[in-house]
This record gives sequence, C-alpha cells and structure tokens, in this order.
Amino acid sequence: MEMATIKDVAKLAKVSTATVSRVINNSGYVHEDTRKRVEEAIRQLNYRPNAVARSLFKKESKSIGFIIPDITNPFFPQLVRAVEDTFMKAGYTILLFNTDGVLDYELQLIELMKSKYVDGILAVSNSIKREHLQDLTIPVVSIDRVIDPDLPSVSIDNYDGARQAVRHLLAKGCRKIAHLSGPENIDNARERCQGYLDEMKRNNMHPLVYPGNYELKEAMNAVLMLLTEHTDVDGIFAGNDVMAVGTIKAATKLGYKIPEDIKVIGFDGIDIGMTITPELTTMEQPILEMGRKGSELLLDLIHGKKIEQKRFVYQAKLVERHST
Amino acid sequence: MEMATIKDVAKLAKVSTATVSRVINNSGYVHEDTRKRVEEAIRQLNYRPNAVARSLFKKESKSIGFIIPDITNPFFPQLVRAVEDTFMKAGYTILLFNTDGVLDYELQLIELMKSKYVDGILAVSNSIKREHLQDLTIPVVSIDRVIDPDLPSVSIDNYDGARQAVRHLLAKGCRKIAHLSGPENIDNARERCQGYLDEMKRNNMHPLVYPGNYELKEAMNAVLMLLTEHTDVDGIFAGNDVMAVGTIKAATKLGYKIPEDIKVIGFDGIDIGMTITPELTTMEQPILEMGRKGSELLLDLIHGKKIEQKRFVYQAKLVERHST
DNA sequence: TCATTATCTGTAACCGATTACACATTACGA
DNA sequence: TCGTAATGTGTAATCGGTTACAGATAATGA
Repeated sequence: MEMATIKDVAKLAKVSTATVSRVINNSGYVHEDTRKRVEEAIRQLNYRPNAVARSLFKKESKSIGFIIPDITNPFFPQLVRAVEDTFMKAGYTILLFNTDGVLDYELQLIELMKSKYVDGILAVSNSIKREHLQDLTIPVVSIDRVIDPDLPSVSIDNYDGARQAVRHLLAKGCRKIAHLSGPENIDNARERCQGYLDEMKRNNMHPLVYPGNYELKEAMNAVLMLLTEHTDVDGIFAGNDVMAVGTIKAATKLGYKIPEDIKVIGFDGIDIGMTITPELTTMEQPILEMGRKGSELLLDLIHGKKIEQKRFVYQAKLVERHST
Repeated sequence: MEMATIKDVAKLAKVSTATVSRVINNSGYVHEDTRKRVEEAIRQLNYRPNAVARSLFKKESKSIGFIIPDITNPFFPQLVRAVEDTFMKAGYTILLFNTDGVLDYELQLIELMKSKYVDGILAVSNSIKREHLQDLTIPVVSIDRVIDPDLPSVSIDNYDGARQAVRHLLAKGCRKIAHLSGPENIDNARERCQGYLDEMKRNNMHPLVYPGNYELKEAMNAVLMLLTEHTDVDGIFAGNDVMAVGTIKAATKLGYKIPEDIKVIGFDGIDIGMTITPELTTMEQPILEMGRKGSELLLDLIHGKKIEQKRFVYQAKLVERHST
C-alpha cells in the first residue's frame, strides 16, 4: 500500500499542493470551504505528510541526538527516560548513541547528525571539548559534565556533594574515612575526590584514597585491599553508587557488618541503592530533573529563545538509608 | 558555516552532480582522473552527503525504530545496547521510543516512523497485534514477545525456563514452592506461570500463586502477605529478577534467612542479581544474544534477504548463585 | 465610486541528493 | 577497417514537501 502524497490530496481536493500545504500547516489564507475539502481528502486518503521531504526543505528534522557513554551504566536509563519524555511531548524523536566515551566516534556522530539535520544535541561526554564544537551551528547542551563554561550545561555540584558525604560520615561517628575514587579522567570523579580531600583537611583528618573506576568489580577489589591494609577504616565514601554496592559486598565478604563496623555512602542515587541490603545511603542527584532541565534548555535553544542562564548546577541531596 | 552541497563539489571539480554522485556511491563509470579531482574537491570543501536528501529519493533512512516499554526497567538497557551496537556497526541509527506499552502511542509511533522512512522496526510490545501491522511494508521484528507466529521474532522459552526453575528449587530440597507471578496481560508472565503450575502438578505438589506486576514494591507487599499467610513456604520462584529482589528483601525483613529458610529463584539474569546479597539464583536469558539476533534478523529483512527461519526461541539457563 | 487592503489560490522554484537516458568517445575483435 | 561493446559524462526528471510571488476576487473605507 503506497503512501499518499500531497499531490494525491491536491488532486482529490481539486486544489494545488500549495493550498494543501497551507491547510496542513495552518498557514496563510485558506477559504473555509476549501479547507473542508482538503481535510476530507486527507481523511479519505489517510494522508500523512512525509517527514523526510519536510526536513529537506526546512533543514530541520524534529529530532535530536543524545550521546551517552553507555546505557548499561545504571545512571543513564533514568536520564534517557526523562529526556525522551520531555522531547516526545514536544514532538521530537530521540536518536540515541552509546559511545563508551570514544572521542573519534563521538566526532563522527556529530557529522552524521549534521547530515541528518538533527535539531539539537544532548551530550554526556568527557572527551568532547569546546574546540570540537567550534563551528557547529546545531545547539548543544551538555548534561552531567561541563564541557565549557560558555556551553549550556546541566550538572551537579560534585564538590559540595562530596563534602556533605564526608560530613555525614563524620556525624555518624566515623573516625577514619576512606574514599574510593572514580576514574581520574572524568571531571566529576576528580571533583568528588577534591571535595573529600578538602573536607577531610578541614577536619584535620588524614585522607585515604583508593582508586576505582566507577565499576563494581574493580571497586570490590579495591575495597578488599583497602580493608586489609587499613583495618581501622570505619567509613567509606564511594565515588558512585555502583562502587558503593561493591564496597558493601566486599566489606561484608570480609566479615564486616554494615553499618555497625563500617559505614558506607555512595553518590548518584540510582535505584539499585534501594534494592540492596542494607539499603544504601547516598548523595542523590536529581537525575530526572536534570534530564528534564537539559531537554528544556535545548528545546529553548532550538526555538531560538534567548537563554538567560547557561549553567544549571544542582545540589546533591543526602538520602540517609541503612548503610550509615 | 554552511555545509557544502553536491553542487559545490561539482562546480569546484568542474563536473556535473551526477558524476560527483557516482564517485560518492562508487557506482557507474568514472574516469580515474575525474575521480581524483572530485575526491580532492570533496576534501577541500569537507563535503558530506546530506542524509536527508538521500533519504527522500531512496525512500530509506539508514535508521530503525526501536520500541520498548521502559528503558528504566533493568531488562532493557542491555538489550538496547546490543541492538545499538549491531546496527551502528551496520551504519544504522537507532530511534528509541519508550511507550509504557500504551497501544495508541505505539500505533502513532508507527505512523511517525513511516513518515520518516525508517528502514525497520524492532518492537518489544504486548499490545501490538498482527492486525496493527497488516498493511505495513516496513519489516518488523519482535523481541521477547511473539506477536504472531508469522512475524519474525526472537524470544525465550518461558514455559520451560519456569519448569527448570521449579525443578531447581525441588532439587535444593524445597517442599512448599510458591510462585510470584507477573502481570496477567503479559504473555511471558503467563507462560512462566503455566510452566510453574505444570511442573508442580507433575510433582504432585500444590501450587501457590501470588500475583505481582514485575515490580519491586508490589512484589515486597505480595511476599509479605504470602509469608504471613503461608508460613510453611520454603521456596519462591519469582516471575522476574526485580520481583526476586523484592522477595529477598521482604523475606529478610520478616527475619527469614536466604537461602537457609527460604530459597529464591528469579528469571531474567539482569545485573542487579549479582549486586545484592545473597546473590540471586536466576533463569538467565541471553539478553545480548537476543538483541544481536533480533537486529541481524531485521537487518536481513531490510536487505531483502530470504529468511529461512522466522522464530528464534532461546532457552533460559540456570545460573546458580547464593539465594538457593 | 474608487482606491486600498484583505482574502484566496495557483505557478514554479527550491531543498540536496540519485538515476534513467542520451550522447560521445574509446577499445576491441573479426 | 568497421561494427559492437565498454567507458565516461551531462541533462533533466524525480523524491515530497514548502514558500515566494503574482494574479484574481472580495471586502472595506473615504
């Protein structure tokens, strides 16, 4: 069954395609009777305007590209969902790309998106820098990472969140607090680490940082080492929730009781935290809100609205559960 | 910075656009010298063919639509990743849609996809039926659900998987096995339930089914009730892993030890199962493999290949961890 | 009543590619 | 040497819409 085109409609309604177009888009003048005829023809033929043809002329596609490292990382499903909901509601389609943070690939994708007339780009990337976006006319909003102070972005105050986390552990009576850090090449991991270091110093405590990579396995190994090398540790601030889960598993395996012997706090506020036992205390990010805000920002940019504020920095919120 | 078009290239290389097109697509005859000139022009102008214009003419978009209920459901991230990897490798872009299983919305999306010349559709849906796909010329592959015996699909033998799960519990010494079922309107939930019922009957055991909805909260409530109403239950087969996690949480809360007092087995094999304590025994689905297979199937369909086999049914595999 | 403006509609160019077709030239086998 | 096939290239139609422009008619105000 071939799809009807605007010409078919025009012929059936005995008008020109221009008039049909006016009816479809509700633009220009169209006599009421004519409109009726056209609408009837549209109904009869079950006509739907061809999005591709429209895109070609308008140089827009009613779609946006969303670049993320890996949907399999539990931080992203919620973010993607929030973005999708916002954009779908506005009539936009999402092109989703998992890049594993590979810059070359990300740059290729940007070219691809240009050639598809994507209306905007939402990016979560550590590798993309301002120079890669120099002569890009498509609006870009960065989520969770600040690519450049000038580039619109939605992010979290990782530094302050980390300090809050440390203070919470302190308030819970911890005397020896270690930090399981994220990958060095990721800004938010460094910021969280710095927050930890500064807050420790502020309290005249010796810092103890073990490197992790935001993943479970590695975190478990790190904690296994950490707890054998430093038996006096009674509080661990993990750089993200996934590692916090690993921390709890490792500590439990070594016979420590959480939170009695060791208190653990994570960062992110992903759902997994509530599924484990004990439920994880964490610095929660407003993921949905960030996705929504990022999307609205991009939508404004797409619509050519003046952006009064470019950077949106949210505060992580302490959610106390049973691991501290 | 305006993007260069094929005309710009043609002008610079002093040839017609037809020749440029031939060079780009490596089709027809092009003299070696001419090719060189054109390629040089392409390089100079940093020209990339416009995907939209190409789509319009070719009536294809090098993109596919992927309909899923909710990316937030931990079953889907892995599936999406597998699909994306396969299609990206083949040069296709993914349009991702979360529908929450709302039929009206799904049907609208199909219209949208038609108008975007999507080359194929991958669907995970309980609501879409064959009649909705009747006069659709775009190839469709169903994943995880069998929409119609005629429609290409990739799925799991839920029935057999459920029976295996029951047998495992039996082998572990359970004498009173309950089932926490999924939503009635979802085929795979019914199949798993039926598998449970049949295997129980086969062993002359009284079945005990509590209804769940594949979600954590509801599962916890159900199990709380179940275990107070039936104190002799020593094995629970949860319809999916998320509910299995809920089961463990609820049972633990009531003071039962897992697996000593009650053994729990789930279904799906999602990552969360490995993060909780005790780690979850489950009937693992080859999610990645299913995503890959579904994608390849669709790719074959798109390329007009003859499909020798339409239905691919995988077997769930028992992964024994610490909850049984 | 007449100039002016508002309403209505069609023609044709355009968006940026692809390709059928025609025509010219070259290569080749007999 | 000539007929045929292979090679090389351009013209123009096409994909399915949108819109600038122009021309026609109707409505309005002075």
